[in-house]
Amino acid sequence: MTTDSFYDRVHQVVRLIPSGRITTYGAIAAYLGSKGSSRMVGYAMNNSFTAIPQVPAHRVVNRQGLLSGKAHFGSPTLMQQLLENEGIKVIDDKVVDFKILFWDPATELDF
DNA sequence: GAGGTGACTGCGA
DNA sequence: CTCGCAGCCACCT
Repeated sequence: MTTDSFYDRVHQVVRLIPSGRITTYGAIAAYLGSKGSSRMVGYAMNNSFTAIPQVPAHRVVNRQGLLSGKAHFGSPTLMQQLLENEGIKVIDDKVVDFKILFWDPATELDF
């Protein structure tokens, strides 16, 4: 099953992100219990494309609301396209009203 | 078994 | 204000 991996933990949390919302690596890391392991979240995303079902990684941005992972999509603009498709406005590779669209698993899931 | 990597974050100068 | 450095932890070779 291999679902015991830290990867799948992140994948599942990201999949729980509602459409039109976004979250941060630190929020996911903190939700998993390790706030300092924000890098692990990004590292997990590296497998997100191979994960099934695929993970809406475009809904995950850095602490600044910047599309830090856009470079890992098929195209550097693909991530922005997907976000705009969700109704999220992106300017200069940055999410508008990021703090308003911010979806914190630790708060929304209230765990 | 050990080393290197990484889609981040926070703090210091 | 902008730039740089160190910490963090799991996965991969």
